[in-house]
Amino acid sequence: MKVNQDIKVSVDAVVFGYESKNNLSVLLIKRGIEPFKGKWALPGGLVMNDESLEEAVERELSEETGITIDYLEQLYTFGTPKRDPRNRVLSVSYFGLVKPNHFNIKADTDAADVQWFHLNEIPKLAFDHQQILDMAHQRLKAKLSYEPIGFDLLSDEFPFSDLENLYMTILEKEIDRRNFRKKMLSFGIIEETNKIEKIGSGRPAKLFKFNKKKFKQLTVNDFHFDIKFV
Amino acid sequence: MKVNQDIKVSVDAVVFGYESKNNLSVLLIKRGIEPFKGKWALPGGLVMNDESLEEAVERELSEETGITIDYLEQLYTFGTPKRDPRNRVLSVSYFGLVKPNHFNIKADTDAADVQWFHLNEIPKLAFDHQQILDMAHQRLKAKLSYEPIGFDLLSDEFPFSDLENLYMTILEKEIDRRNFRKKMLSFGIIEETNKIEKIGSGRPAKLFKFNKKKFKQLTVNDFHFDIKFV
DNA sequence: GCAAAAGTGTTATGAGTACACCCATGG
DNA sequence: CCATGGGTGTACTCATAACACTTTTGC
Repeated sequence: MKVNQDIKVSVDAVVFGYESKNNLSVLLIKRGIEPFKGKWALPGGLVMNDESLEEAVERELSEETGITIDYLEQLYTFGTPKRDPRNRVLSVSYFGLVKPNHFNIKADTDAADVQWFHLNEIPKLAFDHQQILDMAHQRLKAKLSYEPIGFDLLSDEFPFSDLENLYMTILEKEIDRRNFRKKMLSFGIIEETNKIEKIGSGRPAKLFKFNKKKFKQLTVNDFHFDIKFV
Repeated sequence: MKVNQDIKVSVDAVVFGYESKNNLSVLLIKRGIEPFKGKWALPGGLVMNDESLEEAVERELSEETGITIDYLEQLYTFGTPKRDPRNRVLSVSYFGLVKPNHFNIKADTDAADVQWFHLNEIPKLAFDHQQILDMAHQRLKAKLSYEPIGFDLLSDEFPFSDLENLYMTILEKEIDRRNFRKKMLSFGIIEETNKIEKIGSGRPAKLFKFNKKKFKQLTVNDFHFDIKFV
């Protein structure tokens, strides 16, 4: 067995945030060193010897952006020999979501170096990061329909219209409000709070809450979250 | 940036084969070296400097087992610092399927060192390989319902009953033959050949063929393979 | 003619879909 | 009283689910 292997291991994160209708964004950093110095890239970096991959992602996110992540899962591992022009670096990529209240980039960061980019205004990215981003975007679209991850892009309490708009934005489809609400509520994993939000014009909206505990219970008895639309 | 990173990169493959009803098996090798010498493990090994991850998997499978793989996709990357008791070794795991006609282990392999194991007779495995296997098994179950991967576990031409039994075996469920056949045929991705198989007792069966080309065409026009049962 | 597996059609039920009007608030 | 967004019910359509008898072959 050969042991003269020379491959470094890094982690990269595609972190999505949702601000409002048609406003889905991704967190990017501007690279301060070569290669691709000055180019935008996904937050990430080399894994340290004694930390797990998840710890590495969280550390890098915290160091580079100060963001607190609400949902994190492994996405894919990119390992083509030439993906880094200098040394061989393997990237274990992660897929993350943040709620609006965790949207803020840490204060001591140079604002010019960390930014949220609207998903259809992504600059040319370093390495194969565009490919990673594309895969994450696909995953987000696919997963929204069969796992309740949308709630990790909304505040803990939200009006139903936010949820509708989130689905329409990510799936890039019009969805019938009445059917959406009926089906979503039929799962029994969303609770009505007794709060009411009155912002802007129009009738104030009741606030709802995702009941994660209830969802986990149901999952045990082979319940499957599944919300698809034509 | 730290560059004194000391992590090796390996690939491991969970390869499934289907022989007959209730007979789903996994390919394992007996380790010839420490750690875990003499224990059964997933085929795999260190990635070489100039090969891609997929190339590494195929090379290892070919070297260790001589098997030709019919379907291969990345599964998950396991990177806990202590998963290898000696050095830190990251494992990019793959999920593979082989058709019955590619089932044979190569001749010059010591038969005692490479074996197909029935899925519920798996011995205690080296490293965290049981965990990897469990994840692959889950993936197989899940994917069978929304992608036509079952065909990569059957011969190119097969009687419909084989397909039914494959689904029942993997999903561990009884399925109504009439409804299954109706739905499966309704996709229009399975062709009738004019061959007939007459083995064993009972009425001989028509042989069918998966039309991959047709499937790929349909996929473009947002067709989704989806076959679920209660 | 009997055993074994293949082949096939109909009905009932429930989920998905399409669709439009009233309500509460602020200005 | 008007503009704005929130909240709600019904009827139709189509896919799924349940269900049993006939056909072909070997022995």
